[in-house]
Parts: sequence; structure tokens; C-alpha cells
Amino acid sequence: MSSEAERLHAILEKAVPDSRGASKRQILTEALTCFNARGIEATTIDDLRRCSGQSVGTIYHHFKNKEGVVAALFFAGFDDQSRAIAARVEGHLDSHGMVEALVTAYLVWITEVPELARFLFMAREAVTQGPQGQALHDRLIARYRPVDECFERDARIGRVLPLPPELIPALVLGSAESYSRGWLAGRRHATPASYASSLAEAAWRSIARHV
Amino acid sequence: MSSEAERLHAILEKAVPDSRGASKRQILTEALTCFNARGIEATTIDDLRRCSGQSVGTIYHHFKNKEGVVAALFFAGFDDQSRAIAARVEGHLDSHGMVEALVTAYLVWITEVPELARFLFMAREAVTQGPQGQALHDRLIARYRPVDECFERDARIGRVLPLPPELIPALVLGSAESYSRGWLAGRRHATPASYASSLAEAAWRSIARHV
Amino acid sequence: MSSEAERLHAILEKAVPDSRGASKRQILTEALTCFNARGIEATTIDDLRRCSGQSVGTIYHHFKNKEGVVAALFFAGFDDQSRAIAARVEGHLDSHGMVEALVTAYLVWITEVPELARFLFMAREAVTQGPQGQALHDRLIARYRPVDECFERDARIGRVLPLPPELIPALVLGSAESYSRGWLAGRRHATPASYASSLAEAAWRSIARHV
Amino acid sequence: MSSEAERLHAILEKAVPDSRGASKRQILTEALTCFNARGIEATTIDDLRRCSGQSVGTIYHHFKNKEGVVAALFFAGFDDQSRAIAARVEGHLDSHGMVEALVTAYLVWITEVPELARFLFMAREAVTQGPQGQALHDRLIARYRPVDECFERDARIGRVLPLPPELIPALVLGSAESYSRGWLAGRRHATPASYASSLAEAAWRSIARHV
DNA sequence: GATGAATGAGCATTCATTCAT
DNA sequence: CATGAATGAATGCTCATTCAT
Repeated sequence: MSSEAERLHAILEKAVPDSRGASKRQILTEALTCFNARGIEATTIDDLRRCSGQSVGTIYHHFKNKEGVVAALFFAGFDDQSRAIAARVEGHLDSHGMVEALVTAYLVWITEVPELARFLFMAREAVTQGPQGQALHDRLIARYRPVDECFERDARIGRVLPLPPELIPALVLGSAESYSRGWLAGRRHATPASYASSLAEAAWRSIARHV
Repeated sequence: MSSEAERLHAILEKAVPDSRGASKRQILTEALTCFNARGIEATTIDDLRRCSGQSVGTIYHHFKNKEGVVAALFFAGFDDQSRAIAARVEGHLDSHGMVEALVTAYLVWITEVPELARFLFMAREAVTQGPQGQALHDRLIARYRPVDECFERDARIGRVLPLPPELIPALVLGSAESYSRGWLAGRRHATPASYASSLAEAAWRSIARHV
Repeated sequence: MSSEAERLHAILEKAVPDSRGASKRQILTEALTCFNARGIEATTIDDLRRCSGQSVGTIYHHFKNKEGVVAALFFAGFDDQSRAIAARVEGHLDSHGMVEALVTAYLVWITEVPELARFLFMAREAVTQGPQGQALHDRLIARYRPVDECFERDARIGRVLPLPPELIPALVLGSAESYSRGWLAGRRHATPASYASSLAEAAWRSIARHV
Repeated sequence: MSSEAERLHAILEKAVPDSRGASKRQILTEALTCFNARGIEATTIDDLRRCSGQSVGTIYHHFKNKEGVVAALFFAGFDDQSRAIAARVEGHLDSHGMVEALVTAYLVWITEVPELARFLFMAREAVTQGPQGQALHDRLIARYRPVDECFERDARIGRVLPLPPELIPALVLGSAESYSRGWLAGRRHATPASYASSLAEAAWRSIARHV
């Protein structure tokens, strides 16, 4: 089994921990493949049924509807990404280290589970519009709280440039996100992780007072 | 009529110049609204018919099928964006000015026709996958050729850092794109254009040897 | 063709007059058979499609949804019944003649188009609850206005007993309705029309001051 | 607890006497509410489960299937209505008293347990068509045997008009039934019981030789 | 006896597309 | 050219019922 598949397996076990949740995890595993292969809207319940080997009723029993499958898979991935970021970011008190940690965590995670990463980009708008939109919003705030606080501190003491706060996320992660999208779409070849330090340093140069 | 609507009108007149193309432009104008309001897949031919006041037959006559409506609208927007970029970029021979021109052109255009910009982000994947995918690829290469050549020159003479070429687009436009997506989704409030120089300078810092 | 079928044909031509409405009428004709054979809820769109020889799309094109088929058929029958009642009731100024005319019209109509009558009993609650409920209510008021006015007049001059007005409809038509329901369900054998004068006279005795 | 609820409770205890039948009675109590709120066909087993707080398996254990729930509730109501009629009718040997007793028993019962009465009207056709159709038929014959015999006697001695026997039930109970249906549907406001003597006397006038 | 996860046939409805007028 | 009635495959979802635990 590929390392990506193992990683994915672990992520879904964390999201659906019950020992009786095997069929639920099976559905999510195969749903990821279907959604990436066909697109979310183009994937039918019957595709999910066929790929997962479960019955239509079981899918609805576990997830209520198609939107529920998308949301469950999205949050399984999103939450793992959040944990990966938190693990690397923790302990950094200065912005330079923070940028390094954040960008690296982001790029490494995408490189490890590219299928899941592709799905997160794909499903984000649907989840935002759906009934879990607020939940996503709240979790995003929570994810970046320590980072935001660090930048605020360093902005006050002049270690980073006095940039508009709503610009910071784009400056720190915009390039990493843009490169990752290109890689996931097949338009770039080197893995995002391989450019982690280049992208992290570039992000830091774009906001730091003195480099 | 709002300035955005006037701008859009001019864009569509350029894309569909025939004086008898009024019904065709009418369909595209209303299609933009529908696609943005409901999403591309969720918009039905009947939505387009009702909003545009044209008949189903007329839509099929002009655009062959629904994918044709999407592609026509996409390229109308894409080509106008390319012209806007070309106009500002023209004449700049050094990378600093190039970055400034490119980022500014990009952000100003999005600020001027946000509905069309939102649609371009939304439709890009569908067009890439569709029968016009190669055409889009070719036009992207052409759009960025002068920019790429400029960076290559300046990389050779050491004016910009020796970064991997496939990283450059992400470093130059990634933050601008990221901020614009946030603004179009309602998560950011100041217009992209209002941050043009901040984003351009940050992009330049991220790649320049000496700032 | 049976007299009932001819009568039904004429009713539907009145309800759907357009010369191009043949497929619409065909659907309604066969829908009546299906609804009576299986019940309204138990009849599927596929039943209607198969029986009428039209396509699913055509059914939805003409009637919007299943509830629309029920409502269209209901009002075709209801309106014909109203016309039949109006034709017989017209000109009668005294309650005795009115009761005779009303009860007879009711029973004769049911006897002439029993399938449609059965459907009206069956569909009434669904239509009442549905989006056309108010329309039905209004048409019922209009149907019985001349009758109600006549009873009011005769109650004032003491020709009919001083009964609570909301009791009158039950006293005048209750027995006829009850017998008709029994006949349509196969629990009674003689046609309602054959008891027209018996039921009309009994109704009159139940409300008249002097018999 | 309302008087109607108490009455209903007693009816169900009579129909399901076992002291261990609490869950069965609970299901029937809530089923009545569901059936009246949504209609019989539109009520799902899952509705019954949720409302009654019992499990799907328990419902199937007690009632075999959905039709079984309907039938059990129907006969609980039907049998109580039969007892109420028998209690009032007993001892009357002349038609006038019989009509008075029968009509009054019918209207009072409906007024006491309107929810159950509404359900009886609603479920009658389903039960008639179902496997208990013959049982219902038999019990109806039994219910009206004393009444029928009384009318036969009085017809022979000329106390009631020489009307066709199959017309009698409609003449005696038709108006009461019609008014009751209107009241249960919210189209009439005074309780059926409040018009018991008016409806009984009107029924008697409609069939009596001399009033 | 009680539970509720699993089943899958069946349903109402949608919608891109065609084509006769 | 323009129209819009007609098509029917395909879809998301429901729900009565079963059965292993």
C-alpha cells in the first residue's frame, strides 16, 4: 500500500473512530477517488455505491445525503491539515519561524496526501455555501489564531512591515497555495514539499522589515 | 447603469461584434448572472432561457450546447483580461516594473469586473477539461511570454534571485490571486485594486535580489 | 364507445380546448383510470406514462408535477359538475324546486360519469390541502350561492324550518352523497339517478315546514 | 390530560388489554397523531418510530407491518364506536327512538374522539381493500342488525314510508355523516353533538309516514 | 423479546438536447 | 432562422422490511 493510502487510512480512522465504522470509512475512501476523478457534482450516488461496494441505503444511513458525504470527507481532511499545522507551528513565538513552520506544514501535508488536498480545494466552496459553512468558518479562525497573534505582536515591535492585516494570509500562503494548485493540476512537476524552504523564505521576504 | 455593467457590455461587444449578435450578447450577459448565482452545473438551459428572454432553440443555435455558453463567456473574459495585462505590461523591460505592471493589471481588472472574474475562477477547470482546454493553454503561454522572457533576462544578470522558474508565477501572482479569491468570496473587504502597490511590492520583495 | 366515455371526452375537451391539446387530454383520460384502479398515491408517474403512451417529460411539461395532474383532472370534473348543477337549478325560485333540481343534478351527474365522480370523492382532500385549496373553496361558494340565497329567502318567509344555516347542505345533499358513495364502492346496486326523486323528496321533507 | 385523550386511552386499553401492552398502546396513540397529521400513506415507519419512541423492530413485532398498525387502530376505533351505538340503541323497539338513538350515538362519539373519527373516515377504504376487508364487512352487518330489523318491522306496519331498503342507511345517517365530515375538516364549527336532535329529527322526518 | 444497521427496488422529478413546424 | 413541445435517460433520495446481534 502506498504511503499516501496509509496516511489517508489513518486520517479516516481518526475521523470515524468506531470499530463498527468500517463501511462508513470504506464509503469515504472510495468517495475521494470518485470525486477527484469525476468532480463532485458529476459523481452520482450510484458511483459511490458501486465503488464502495455498499448499498445506497447505507450511504444515506451514514451521511444523510450526498452533501453529507462531501462534508464528512472535507472535514476529515481539513481537521487533519489543521492538526498538521498546529503540530509544526506550536512553540514558535517569532514570525519568521512561524512563517517557516506554517508554509512547510501546508506544503508537506499537500505533498503527503495530494488526493485529499485536491478534494479540499474542490469542495471548499460547496462546504462554505452548505449547512456547515459556519462550522468551517469557525475552524478556520481557530486554526490561524496562534499565527495571527504572533504576527500582531511582531507588527507592533516592527519586526514585520506595517501591512494591512487582511493582506497577511495572502502574502504568507498565497504563493504556496498557487504553486500547490498548479502541481495538483499537473501543471507543475516538483512536489510542493521540495520547495518548502524557497516558498517559506520568499513569503518571509515579502512581509519582513529587514531581511 | 453601473460602471461594471458598462465594462461588461463593452467586453461582450468585442467578443461578439456582429451587429446582429444582440441576442447572443444578451444570453451571455444573463448567463454570467445565472452561473454566478447558482454555479455552472446547477444552472440549467431553462434558467438561461428564462433570464435572457431567448428561446431554447436560439441558445443552441448560437452556442451549440451548454458547454459552448460557458466557453464563449470564459474566453470573452479571459481575452479581455489578457488585453488589459498586455496594455500595462507593454514597454516594461525590467522585472521590477514588470511585476508592478502585471500585479496591478491583474488586480485592477478583477476590481473592475468582479462578476466576470468570479466566473473565470469558477469556469477555469471546466474549460481546461473541455474541448477548448488546449486553446486555453496556448493563450496562457502567449499571455505570459513577454513576462517570462523579462524574468529570464533579469535572472541571468542577477537582478532577481536564482529561483526555480516554475516557482516564479506563484511568487509573482499567488498573493494577488489569493487575496482576490477572498475578496470575491466576501471574506475580504478592501478592493484588490486598493492593495495593488502593496501586493506588487511584496511580490517584488519575494523575488528580488536586493530590495 | 360507451356513453360514459363520450361524456368524459366532452368534459375533457371543454377543460383543455386547444386543438393541440390532444396529448394533454390523453394523459388526463388515462390518469382517471389509473387513479381509480390503484388510488392516487399508489399511481406512479410511470403508470401514467405507460397508460397514456406519452413520455414522462410530456406529463411534466403539461402538468408541472403529479399533483398538477390530479388538480387538472379534479377541476375538469368539478367544473362540469358545477355546470350540470347550474343548468338544472337555474330558474327555480322556491326551495322545493331547488332541492329537487339540486339533488337530481347531483345524482344524475354521478350516474353519468361514475369514474369521474369516484375520483372527485377520492381527490377532494388532496386538492383541499394542496396549492389549489383556496381555488376549490371559492368555486364551491360560487356553485352554491344561488341555492343558499333561495333557502335564506324561504327560511325568512317560513317555507322551510328555521334550521341552523350550516346544517342545510348536509340535510339537502348528505343522503344523496352517502348513497352515491355506497354505489360507487359497489355496496349499493341501483343507480343514484334511479333514486333521484326519492332522495330529493326525502331531503325536502327533512327541511320543509309543511309537507 | 384532555377528555379526548383520556377517552382515547381507555379505548386503546380495551383494544390492547395486556398489562405488558404499554409499548403497543404507545405506538397506536402516536400513530393516530401521525396518520392524521400527514395522511396514512405519507406516514412512514420511521415517523411512527420517532413519535412513539419505540424501535422499528418493536413496531414490526407488534403489528407485522404498516398495514397492521392501520388495521389495529382502525378496529380499536371502529369497535368502540360500535359499542357506543349498541349501548344507546339497546332497548329501543320503534324506529323513531331508534333513529334518535343511532344518530345521537354517532354524533356524540365523533364529538368525543374527533381525531379517531377522522382516522376512521381516512382509513376505511384502505381497510376495506386490505386483508381485513371481510372482517369489517361482517362487523358492519352485525352493528346495524338490530337497527335494520326495527326498520323492517316498522315498514311492514306502515310507520315508516315504503322506501327501498338500500336507501334507509343513507337517509338515516347520511346527513349526520356529511355534517361530521365537514366539521372534522374544519368547514363547520358547531360540534356534531350540538346538532344531535336537529339531525335526528330531520332524519326521522325524511323517512316517517306521519310527522 | 428488542434493536437498529443494512438493504435495494422503486419513486418523483430534472434537464440537455432534438426536431417538426 | 426561430421556436418550444417532446423526449427519456439519469439522478438523488425514500422507505417498508429484514435479520444479525
